[in-house]
Amino acid sequence: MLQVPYLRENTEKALTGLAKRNKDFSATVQSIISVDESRRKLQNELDNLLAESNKISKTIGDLFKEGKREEADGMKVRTTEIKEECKGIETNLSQLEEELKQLLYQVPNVPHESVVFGKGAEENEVVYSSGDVTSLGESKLPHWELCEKHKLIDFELGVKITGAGFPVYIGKGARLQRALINFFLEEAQKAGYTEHQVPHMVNEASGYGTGQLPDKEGQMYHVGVDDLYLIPTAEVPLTNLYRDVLLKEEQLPIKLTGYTPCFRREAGSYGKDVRGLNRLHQFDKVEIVQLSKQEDSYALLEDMVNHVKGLLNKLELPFRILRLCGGDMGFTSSLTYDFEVYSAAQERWLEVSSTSNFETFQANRLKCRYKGADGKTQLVHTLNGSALALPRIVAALLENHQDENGVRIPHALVPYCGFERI
RNA sequence: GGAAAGGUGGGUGAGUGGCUGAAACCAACAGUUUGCUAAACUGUCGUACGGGAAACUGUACCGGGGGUUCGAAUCCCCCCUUUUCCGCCA
Repeated sequence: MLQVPYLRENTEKALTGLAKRNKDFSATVQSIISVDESRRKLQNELDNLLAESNKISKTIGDLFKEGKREEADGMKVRTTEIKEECKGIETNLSQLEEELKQLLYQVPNVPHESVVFGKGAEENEVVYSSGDVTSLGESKLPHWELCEKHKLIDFELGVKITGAGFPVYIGKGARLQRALINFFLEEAQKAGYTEHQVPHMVNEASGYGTGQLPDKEGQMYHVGVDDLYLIPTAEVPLTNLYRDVLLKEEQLPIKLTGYTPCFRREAGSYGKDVRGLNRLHQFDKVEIVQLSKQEDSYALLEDMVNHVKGLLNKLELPFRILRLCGGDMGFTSSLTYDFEVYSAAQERWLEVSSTSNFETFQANRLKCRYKGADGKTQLVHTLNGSALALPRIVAALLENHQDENGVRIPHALVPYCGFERI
């Protein structure tokens, strides 16, 4: 969430930025500022009362030691009074704090200055594109037909044992998954990211730490008996590794990577968006995460973008990069680049990576800070990106590299697969 | 799942109701001394929120949350967690 002092001191700037999201936040921001002001006033009152009470208590202690019992008892009257007063103030104060928190949860991150105003996905800017998107011949098949033809993925078996959106990968289909995961992890490691194997379930505090809660409550699978959430992305456990941590400047940037399955309820999805591998409840992804000094984060975002570009080039896939407009950006993000690969048989673009800088928005909730050379403590910037999500990569790989004889595996992937063709 | 013992600052660890935001030691940082290194000595050395131009100052925090008390790291209750023992088990 945003920091109140920032909103107080840069109100205009924040509102101008937020307006790019095609929604008016001025009323909420104004409430935040005024609630916070009341909060501070009340806090001050409380502090003064407690200070008085502390002083009296000390005196009472001294009097007891000197044996002046009656005098001490006399002073208890005032502390009792103060206690009553404090109780009232504390109640009001916690109400205000709760109110403030709820208001802050409603305000998304302020978009970066390079982000344009926009109502939705159609206004995203294409900032880069690569590869040949000329369509294939008439015999081209969509990936769900290729999967069936070559017995790579059985969607119906998944329905039987679990439900829609939980495919079963078989034979070369399963090996291709494993190959891609290993390929992505190896590439990440070469780029300086430290591999982590993290839990696939997280507690509530972690959900709040990265902002999935309370914003996307309904999108996560929740295990009621133990009050745990299945992770929707490795971003959650990886970033929360550094919750409540005070770092030294020289530790930054911290570069993490990890493979995990991702679980998403995807409530409200429908139609051709969910066909085949396009949208699943469980899918595999390798994620990259960075924690950085504030002044370095945008350069590091570029590094991450270049890393993902490299992966797609090695997989020989046509792709483009979009800079998301205000209206299409995620709640917690300040700048997001989406990567889309071209699906030759479906003749549409499929999102395979989303790479973002969250600036201090997550770090504020996470309480992840570092001590600079000047001794000042400040929040880190957090960044993350998919590198990469598997299902649509598999879809694009199958569709784009199909020919009369089957499907060709890109050279970079062959050592990981152990086969050249499907 | 049952039982017992723990959880204190970057680390080790003292502290059973007021003199404790917390001893001591280690680490770290700054300085003095010194051919260099080392050693010795001196000083600094938690976080958050608030007030103040600043020096400085108020409050809160000893796993988390409640409670008792004029006053809680210290007493009571609940929860989390660690270790050990038992049970179960890949």
